[in-house]
Amino acid sequence: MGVGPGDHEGLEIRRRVVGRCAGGREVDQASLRSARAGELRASDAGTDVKLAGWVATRRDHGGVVFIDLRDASGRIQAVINPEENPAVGTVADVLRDEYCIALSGLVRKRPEGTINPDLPTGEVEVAVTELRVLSPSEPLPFQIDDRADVDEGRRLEFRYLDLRRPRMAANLVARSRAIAAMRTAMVDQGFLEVETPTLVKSTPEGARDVLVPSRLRQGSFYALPQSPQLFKQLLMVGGVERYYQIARCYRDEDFRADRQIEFTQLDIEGAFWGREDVFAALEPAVAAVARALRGIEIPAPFPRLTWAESMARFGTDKPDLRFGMELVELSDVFAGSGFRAFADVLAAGGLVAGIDAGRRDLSRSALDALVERARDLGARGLVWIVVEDDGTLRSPIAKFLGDEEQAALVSAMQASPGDLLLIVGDRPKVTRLVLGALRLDLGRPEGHDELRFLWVTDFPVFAVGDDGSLSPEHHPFTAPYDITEMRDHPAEALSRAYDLVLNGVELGSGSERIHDPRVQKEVFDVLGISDREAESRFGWFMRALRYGTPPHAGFAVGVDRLVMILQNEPNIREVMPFPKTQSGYDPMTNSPSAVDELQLVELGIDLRPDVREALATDSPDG
RNA sequence: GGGGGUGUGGUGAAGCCUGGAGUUCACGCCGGCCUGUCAAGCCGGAGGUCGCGGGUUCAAAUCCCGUCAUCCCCGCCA
Repeated sequence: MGVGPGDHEGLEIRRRVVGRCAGGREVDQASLRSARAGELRASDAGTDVKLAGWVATRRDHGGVVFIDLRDASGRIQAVINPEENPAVGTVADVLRDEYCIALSGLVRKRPEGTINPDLPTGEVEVAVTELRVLSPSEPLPFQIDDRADVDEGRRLEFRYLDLRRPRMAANLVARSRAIAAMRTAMVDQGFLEVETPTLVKSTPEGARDVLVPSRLRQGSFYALPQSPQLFKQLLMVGGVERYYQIARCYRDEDFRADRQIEFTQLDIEGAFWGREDVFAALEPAVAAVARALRGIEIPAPFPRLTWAESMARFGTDKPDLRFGMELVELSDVFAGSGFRAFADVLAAGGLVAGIDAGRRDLSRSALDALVERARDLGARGLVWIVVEDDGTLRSPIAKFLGDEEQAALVSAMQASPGDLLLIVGDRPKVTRLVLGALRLDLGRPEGHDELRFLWVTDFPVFAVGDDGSLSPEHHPFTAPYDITEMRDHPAEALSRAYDLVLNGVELGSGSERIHDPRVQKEVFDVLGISDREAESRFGWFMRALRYGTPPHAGFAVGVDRLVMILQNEPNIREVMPFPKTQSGYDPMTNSPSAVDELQLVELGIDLRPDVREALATDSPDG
């Protein structure tokens, strides 16, 4: 079978035959429709139209049948009168939900008193003169409806039906508009869209790589890119100057509401750039998406916070600015406290801080639950204090606090009568983490009606592990502010890295990059990566830096997360056409799945005996 | 890796705490009636190994243990 004009003709003939079988007469695919269902208005009354779509609902009154026809544009009521047109009535009898149908008819204004104000097309209806089933539907596994809260596994198994639901259809449209807005914004600024490979070298630095075995080089593996990071930097070396890409990225880590194994980023990079150039390029793109999806103007420039300030005031590097309840440092208040736990913490270099949760009127068990939550988050404990209406403090530790100390506390927290104060004393990292989480538990608004973007700047170069080990806070190609400082005080050194945060969600991150191979080597040194290891993993990249690399900077924005928030969805899967479950499973295709022995042989792969055995006995229930 | 929630006809829920006949509600499905509905209405009907396995008990959807799936959180995610 060759490819040529003959094959196209064959395809056409098959299509026509299928059409003839389905409708009992030849179906001319090109002229199935002369109008779109959701666009008909009173001004169209009197015109003959051809429509095609799906049966959304069928209301059979015996003497008159109503069919709500849905296509991608919306829905319209079609009216069938079996007495006037028995042939059409016969077809209408067999129609069921989600049959794919085509019809012809006359658009007319609805009779007095039957207008449906809830429908954009509610002033008109189509009097059907011809009706044809293009494709029947079996009874559905769930109803095509936004009202029912269908089990998500079921939705994913029949995702193609799920996508017919108005909410999902709207999310697909929103996603498409978001990406279109981004492309337009980038093109308008003179960016070049460049594709980078999806089969790349494995450089397991942060997340686990998704690996792809090579057939031609058995025993070797590609990785799917965690991001186009190094390739886009090479594009800067390559003189592209302004790069962008809607890039698919892969990270093999555990799933969360806002994390999938594969996801999409708006990836950008610019030569001769610093931070301000990045922000200036990105703000219009993000604002364009908000305009496209919400019809609102986001004030630019976005506000900024340094990482240190964000941690101190909100206990996190991705603060939700939509509400207050900021952390208050109480070290001065409790420096010589009668409450030994706090005094000891402070003496050991710890941090005591609190939040004012406002009037809560919580029961004792609810307060205990907060203490339990704090412990789950890693705190040794949590002190709650209720400011009574008479100004006295009710708390398990009230008796350890002197009058002066109590007054200083109320003053420092700016507490009002009735307020619930939550206080943690621990290592600074733990205190902030716990209070930051409690702040969200107690104050975070439902949904995302309000949008508060911000840049968080000046991240540390390295994150210090509990064992004192260093790892890159951003990634190892991020430029530090000061190389000497980085070498001498790596735990404190700041980098030219920044995050974009929206309503407490990290939308993306970027940085000014290292363009000097000597600096890059210094970073690897501090990280304890030997010359030999650096050469084998990143030698190809460091070599490129030696050929006149321009200073450059860039950023990547998580498209799924941005659309999720703008669409007010609780998780990323609602804005992905075909997502996977938390265990990386696709219930529709039953993927991942075992492969033929022959495929493995060709790849030079043999499964471990225990894995083989587990596969053989694997027969999951439910 | 750890903690928590959920699993009941095709769908969504109630029943579980406090064991006593697969019981109930809504939607869907099948059949019938019906000329203005729009989540149509009315009448009738079918449909379930209560995720799976084990235990306790005279008796388990219900209590206990294990396991699987799924969702949320912690860890993890440069």
